[in-house]
Amino acid sequence: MTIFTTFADHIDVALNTLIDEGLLPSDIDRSNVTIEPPRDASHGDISTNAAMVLSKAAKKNPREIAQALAVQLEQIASVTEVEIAGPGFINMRLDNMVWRDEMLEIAKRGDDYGRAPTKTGKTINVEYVSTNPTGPLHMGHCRGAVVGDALATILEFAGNDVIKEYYINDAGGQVDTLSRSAYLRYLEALGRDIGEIEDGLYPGDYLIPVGKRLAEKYGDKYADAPEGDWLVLFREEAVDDMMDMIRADLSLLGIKHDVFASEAALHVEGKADIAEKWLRDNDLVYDGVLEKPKGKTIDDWEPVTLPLFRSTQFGDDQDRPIKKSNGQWTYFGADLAYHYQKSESADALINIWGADHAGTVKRIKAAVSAMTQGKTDFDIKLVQMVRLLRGGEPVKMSKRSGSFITLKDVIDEVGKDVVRFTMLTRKADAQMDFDFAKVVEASKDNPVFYVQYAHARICSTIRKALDEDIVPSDKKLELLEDEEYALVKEASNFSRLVEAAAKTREPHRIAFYLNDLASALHSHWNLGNDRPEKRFILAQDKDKSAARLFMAAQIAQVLKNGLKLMGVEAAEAM
RNA sequence: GCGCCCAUAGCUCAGUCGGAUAGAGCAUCAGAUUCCUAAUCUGGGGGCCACAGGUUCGAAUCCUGUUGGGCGCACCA
Repeated sequence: MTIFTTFADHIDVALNTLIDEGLLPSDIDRSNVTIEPPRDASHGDISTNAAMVLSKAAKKNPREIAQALAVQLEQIASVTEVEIAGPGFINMRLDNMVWRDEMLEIAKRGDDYGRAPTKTGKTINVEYVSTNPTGPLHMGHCRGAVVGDALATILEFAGNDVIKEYYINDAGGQVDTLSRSAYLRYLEALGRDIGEIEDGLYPGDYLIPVGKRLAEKYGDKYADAPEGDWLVLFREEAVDDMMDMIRADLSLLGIKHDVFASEAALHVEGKADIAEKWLRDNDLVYDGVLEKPKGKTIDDWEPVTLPLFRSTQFGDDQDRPIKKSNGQWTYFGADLAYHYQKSESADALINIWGADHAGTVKRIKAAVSAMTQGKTDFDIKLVQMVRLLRGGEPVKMSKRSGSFITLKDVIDEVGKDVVRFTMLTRKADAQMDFDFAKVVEASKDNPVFYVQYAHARICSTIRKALDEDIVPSDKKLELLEDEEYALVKEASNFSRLVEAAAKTREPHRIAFYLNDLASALHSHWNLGNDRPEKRFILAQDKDKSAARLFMAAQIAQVLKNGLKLMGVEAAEAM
């Protein structure tokens, strides 16, 4: 129960009274009524637009409704003042008792403060990262990984059961390439001269240990064997090694998936065939000829009959093949089966995709909607590219030489917390720059340190106070003053923010909120420069000091809980 | 040519289900350290919310069109 939900109830009761009195029709739609803190704190503590939203249906002047509502709201014990403003806003000021109770609530619930009080009963599957198992994670994968992970954490905190899933594309042509690349390193480990690595194979050094391991395990058994003897075996071996490497990279970011789903396993289990049959039975797949691609000229293009999904029915610009002419499944075909599988164990699916996959969103949404008869809530969050800079200059990455910037390199250089926080300081669908030079700087340019510093500042103050025999205490909270209540009010917004971030699926909101809360703390702190009586530690008034420190401890708790949602450490000292 | 995303201060970006005088950081200018961590704070200047219509009590926010930018458009993944 947050302050805002409490007041939603109060307003419901007040509206019921107005209906009884005949001032409002009984069937009014309350869905647009909001209860929120006014943007400008001078307007009060809590505000509702009820009168304005309901005026049309009631055929009454909004101020008239506001007047009647105000009379009801004035009777609530915790409300000290009701004011009608502007076109019909109702602003209320609350007794400080409300904020003292909120502090006690924070203290009581601790790490769970802000967590939804009741479960939604929904299971949400968040699929993220899902990079091809052909090499280490590089920076291009990083943002989606962080956004997906933070989103999963937030959704869980907001009362949902969450499955964190990784889809392993271990069935397409790219893993055959991996197998051949690993084979080459295997020959190399056996002492053969492999010369230059040919174009089209993966040249990266990370396959050298894979080759060594294969050489140790199998000796020269496959050294002169035809490809058919080793391709599948080496593919499985190499994919396993790659996934171990990817899991290790992810753990550097603090990311741990619950489920690793294999595309190859889907095919073995015949899931794609089942999906195809279902789609054919429902006339969503038919045998047809692809149109010639537009906007691009392809030399060896020729018409072929393929099983096509009727994605044009759902707004796509052409029907899409689910199988290739060689009989293998296309990525899209397998994806249909995969999403159907996911929908069987979740009420909602969220995919975190790179923006370069934007073109395929429509068709997969259409397909999932058809296959689940619209019962599964399916959302795809597109994450825009990150441009790597160093001192304003783009960092060069060459795929050809295999010398891309790996995630591990970046974390080694700037640390997990900086990477995670920075990736969450922008809406996912906005492009962003990531500048090494700025991001390592422990300063105002960097919101991570700003927020962590606020937390550390409180921790160190409490440590210092304990040295002086002042112990944070809730015994005399009534000694707190306006500036301190203002901080508590800001902290009380945390649950609303969590709700909003979960609902809109926008983790960046937490980052901005924490920045605001940290700013309020720093600002309050500096009051003590000019006005020593505003400091937290007051040797001459231990009761007041104890109350202030208790308040500060609750601010720290909220900062900590917010940082945890982002996967960032709440430092106790800096 | 088509689809998706975006357009807010000099720069990078927030902006709650449509709500009150559109905010923050950087940059810039002027200040604050005998003081619980200055990794901080206070104040000033800086806006046609791309443009034009529409919806309504009210639009940066919703709808339509225009302009500008990014991404994508193979049976690849």
